[in-house]
Amino acid sequence: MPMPQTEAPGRLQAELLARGVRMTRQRRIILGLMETADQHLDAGMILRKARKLDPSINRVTVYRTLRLLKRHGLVDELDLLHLRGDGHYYERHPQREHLHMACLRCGKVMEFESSLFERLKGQVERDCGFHIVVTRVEMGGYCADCRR
Amino acid sequence: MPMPQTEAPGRLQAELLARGVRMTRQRRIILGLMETADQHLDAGMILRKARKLDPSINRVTVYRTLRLLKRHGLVDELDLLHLRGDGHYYERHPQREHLHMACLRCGKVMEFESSLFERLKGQVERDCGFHIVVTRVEMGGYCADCRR
DNA sequence: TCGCCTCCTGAAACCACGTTGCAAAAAGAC
DNA sequence: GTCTTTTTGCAACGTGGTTTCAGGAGGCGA
Repeated sequence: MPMPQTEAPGRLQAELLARGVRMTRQRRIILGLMETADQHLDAGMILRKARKLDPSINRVTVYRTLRLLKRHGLVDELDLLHLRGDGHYYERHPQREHLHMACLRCGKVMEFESSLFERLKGQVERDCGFHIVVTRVEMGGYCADCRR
Repeated sequence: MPMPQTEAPGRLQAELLARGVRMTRQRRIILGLMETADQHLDAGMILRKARKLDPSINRVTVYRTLRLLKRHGLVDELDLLHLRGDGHYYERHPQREHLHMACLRCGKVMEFESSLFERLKGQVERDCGFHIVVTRVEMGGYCADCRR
């Protein structure tokens, strides 16, 4: 499940520093691996990867860092329809929002950008007087490969 | 957070019977209150309501019934962006899918149907060769009332 | 109507994910 | 380097959901 690498590395760290957040060794590691990830990561995966770089990192720190990033709107939280379990998956907040397609058979997660979705958001804002801050679109189904 | 009452009461029960599922007193109660609910319910709310009708109902039975309904595609699962906690909310699977708008300030959940969303699904099916089975659209933001 | 097989239920224990409280450690401003 | 403030690791806790298993009920066929 490849994830487009659209942002400059180090951006998460730069954003936090610009907001006056203290930069620790642990945070640098976690931010770094989220920036170079080629798939959506959950807290457990992040912890395992982080421990390879620094075995003393605690899972609490991972959760706290994820919460920090979420609060600052720097990552989006997904659950990918619980196909792979109960937890949450994280991705850097993209400049252009996309929707997620998760294959019910092979588990692959694909992303898709569409101007129709931008129009849909515009319609919601106009027709409902609702000011959208975050969106989350997840579709479950069968990918081209699994349909044979 | 009103929920449009678009389906005939008893439909969930009829669907399960048609599929050869055994109908118990407990299931009748749970299905009945999901059909007449005027808002999205989570497992705890369903348990509390069910116990008013039959105090011996166990939470395990609620979870098992929800899983049964989910497996049969009769209810959709939402988490409404965790605005109200970690759990999941359930609604009867509607014939016309809609998106959910959750207000970050007052917690109100609104629903919205749009032909643009139908077109978006068509685009995904065509352009990605992805056969959509379930969708889930959640938007967080500020409702007309809370924007003053 | 009864009997029987099967499926379902309640109870308790369990599990996964995430959070909290607190003392020790580290950032970073001076 | 010193001092203040924030962050960390650890252990204990909370919540939402699942498993195991013995007993109980559904509903079919006679």
